[in-house]
Amino acid sequence: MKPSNESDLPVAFENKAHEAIVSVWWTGEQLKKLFRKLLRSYIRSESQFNLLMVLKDTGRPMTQMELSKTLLVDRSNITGLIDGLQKQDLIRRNRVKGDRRSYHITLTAGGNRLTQKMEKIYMRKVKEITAGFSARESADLARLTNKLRMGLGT
Amino acid sequence: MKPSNESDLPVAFENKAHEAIVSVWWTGEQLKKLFRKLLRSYIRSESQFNLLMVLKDTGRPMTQMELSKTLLVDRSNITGLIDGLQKQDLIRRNRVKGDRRSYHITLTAGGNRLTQKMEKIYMRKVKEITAGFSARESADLARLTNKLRMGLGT
DNA sequence: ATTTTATTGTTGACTACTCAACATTTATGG
DNA sequence: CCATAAATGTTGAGTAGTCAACAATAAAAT
Repeated sequence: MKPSNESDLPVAFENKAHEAIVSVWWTGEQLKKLFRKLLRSYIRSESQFNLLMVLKDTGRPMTQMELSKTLLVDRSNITGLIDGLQKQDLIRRNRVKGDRRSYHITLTAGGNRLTQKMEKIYMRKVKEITAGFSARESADLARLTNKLRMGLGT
Repeated sequence: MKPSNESDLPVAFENKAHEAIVSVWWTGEQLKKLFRKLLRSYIRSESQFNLLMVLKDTGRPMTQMELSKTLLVDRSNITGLIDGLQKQDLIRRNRVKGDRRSYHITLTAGGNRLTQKMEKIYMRKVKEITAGFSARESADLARLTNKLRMGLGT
């Protein structure tokens, strides 16, 4: 009855390609957990953090539809995320000139401040967990996961 | 306003290690979506599928605590998952001789049948999406994601 | 043996996410 | 111009997941 370890995969594999798939998925889950915990005292969820980061990196107002397409989540989900962030005064909804269906979402000053603070903490952790990776390994990992993702569309 | 593509990452990167991290996380999300859709007509969620697979691969009754540790989710979550699977008659809860706190969870005959059927469909898809991967690439991807996961515990 | 601590499972309050249905508004085709 | 189609955001029901608090039970400490 060996105790499960966070690093172990939940089952054994006969096939390397299958192991790779499960390992990617599993690692993604672990990353999500790690960053949720890391930022928990600043923000309610990793998803809220992601949305703020996208808004900051994009550097211009985005509609909910754009956020939905960028983050690859259903637009109904964005509604709730935005509602929550608005209640915390981190973003603002502004009507779009010329399209009364849409809103332009922008960071508030406070939202911008918080996002920058969290980004520092986040980047520190990224450096920490990739400290053991050579440039070659990082490039390989990025390349292989990108390739895998490309093949998912079919 | 280029339309987002499922393969694109949501932001640009200055740093390969960072790109690798985001790419792993993002690919995990896409995998989850893909398999949810693939199995949707058979089962309510990828999580229910995972639980059934773990039960099948383990090949003996497991307590909810064991499932929680194997799947790395909170035990409170297992309660709900098991409740749902039980309502569908896919698993059974049996009291454990000698420990009145626990249940032994086992697949029903129907649960076993369904799991095997889903596994076939799942494995076909795994083969399909890794068709473009050489043995070397699969091994590298498995190795690098395993390595990344190892470094997450700190 | 009794007290204290740990384990197991459950519940309730939050959060994310999907999907289908809907209203409003904009774009398109006759 | 008008009728139909598409786009945008919202709502409600269903799913997963976390966390904290709780009850029951088992294990450990004294």
